[in-house]
Amino acid sequence: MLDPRRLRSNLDDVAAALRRRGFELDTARFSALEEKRKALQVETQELQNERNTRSKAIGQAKARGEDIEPMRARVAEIGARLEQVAKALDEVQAELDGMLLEIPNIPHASVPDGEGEDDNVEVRRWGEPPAFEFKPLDHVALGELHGMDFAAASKLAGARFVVLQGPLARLHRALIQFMLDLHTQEHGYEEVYVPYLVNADSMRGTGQLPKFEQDLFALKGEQGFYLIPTAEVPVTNLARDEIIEARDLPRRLVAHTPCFRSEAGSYGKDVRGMIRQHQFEKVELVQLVPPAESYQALEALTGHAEAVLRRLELPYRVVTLCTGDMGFSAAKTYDIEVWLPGQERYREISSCSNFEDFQARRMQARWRNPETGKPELLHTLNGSGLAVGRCLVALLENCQEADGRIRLPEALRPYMGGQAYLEPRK
RNA sequence: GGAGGGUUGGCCGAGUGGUUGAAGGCACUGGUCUUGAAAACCAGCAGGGGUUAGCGCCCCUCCAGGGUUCGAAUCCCUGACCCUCCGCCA
Repeated sequence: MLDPRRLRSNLDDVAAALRRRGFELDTARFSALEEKRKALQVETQELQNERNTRSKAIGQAKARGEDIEPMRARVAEIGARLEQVAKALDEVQAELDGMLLEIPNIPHASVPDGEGEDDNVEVRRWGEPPAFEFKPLDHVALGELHGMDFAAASKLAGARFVVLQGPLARLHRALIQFMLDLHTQEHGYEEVYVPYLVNADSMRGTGQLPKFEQDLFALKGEQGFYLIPTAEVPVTNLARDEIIEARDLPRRLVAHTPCFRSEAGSYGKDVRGMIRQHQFEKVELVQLVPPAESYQALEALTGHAEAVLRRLELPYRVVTLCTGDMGFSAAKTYDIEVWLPGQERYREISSCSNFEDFQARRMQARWRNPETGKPELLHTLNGSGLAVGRCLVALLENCQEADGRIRLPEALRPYMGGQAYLEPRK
């Protein structure tokens, strides 16, 4: 959520900034609502003031043993009027809040203008796409050799699921352990275990609700649970309604969770293989930092995600998302894209974003600024470190040998019982 | 699933209808004292919002939402969450 005060005082500037990312702010509607709100709020507060003052006087009169009946009648009148005005104010405020919740974040000045994926700007590359002396297979064909079973998954659940068998399932698990160990032991993150079902408040806090409900899986029943689409939701919401002391910052948290996404609106995209699933595993990095440090933290966090690919010896590039391709809540995002020989292109494997105070304002996540002594909004960041399924895909495709074996990078071998290769099952 | 207890400021904790936005303690900040630190003492210290050039003034908030009342942290109803005991259970 953007700062309502900023909207009030700089409406045109905000509208111009939002236009960069293709969002047209209805300034006329906002101004009209805001004007109504102001008038109603002032009137409400004046009436409340009068009621309070007179009620106090009644208390004092009563203590002196005076007759209070006439005074009571006057205050009752005020109360009746107050009720009407307050109701009108509530309605306007609700409409205004609804509008604010659907306005996306303002892109940082360093974010390039653009309309979509094609306008993203490459920042750097690492590693060389492997040169094969044979025709490399894609992960679906390789998966067939190693125990990746889409038919079984479709029987159990449907499309966009996978079953992994034997050593491949172990490799999948090994990747998770490796990533968690790297981030906790070398990058200073604290590992957390969190619920995979969350309430609507949490979804609102990070920005999935109210606008993107169709992307989520919601559970039947009265509890109002949603399946998390990413660990970002439970982990970032740890800070919701909290005031964190400056000495406890920055907070660096890492969690491994399954992620559940309905993928509504992506019909026909990536239907083959395990690139786009309803259920996948992810290791997520989250940082809570003082505002002055957030862009520095974004660079560091992106580096932590990159480190995973370097250790796994997988070639990748980093791109800055353009204004038109960024997510709703982000002020700036780097995508890390890994090379996939099966597709002969780089594909997203991590998305690292600084949300500035956009999420923090929604969830009232604050810190105590020692310079002012006051609670102020934090900046929140997160990034995949990494998406496990896609990492498995990249590993299969990049590390394949002519005979269908998969050469395991050194970093993973301790997690695979010392094996250097994954042998085909058939 | 059954029965009971609870939810107050950053934390702990008093407070059952009227200057209580809330005693006291801890933590924190500033000061006195000290070579320095600690201790002791003094002072300050909730959050959100409106309005104002500013000083300030005002409003809201004691889990949430309703209700009673001139007036609610305090009374009533509903809900959420936490705790204890019983049952069940990985």
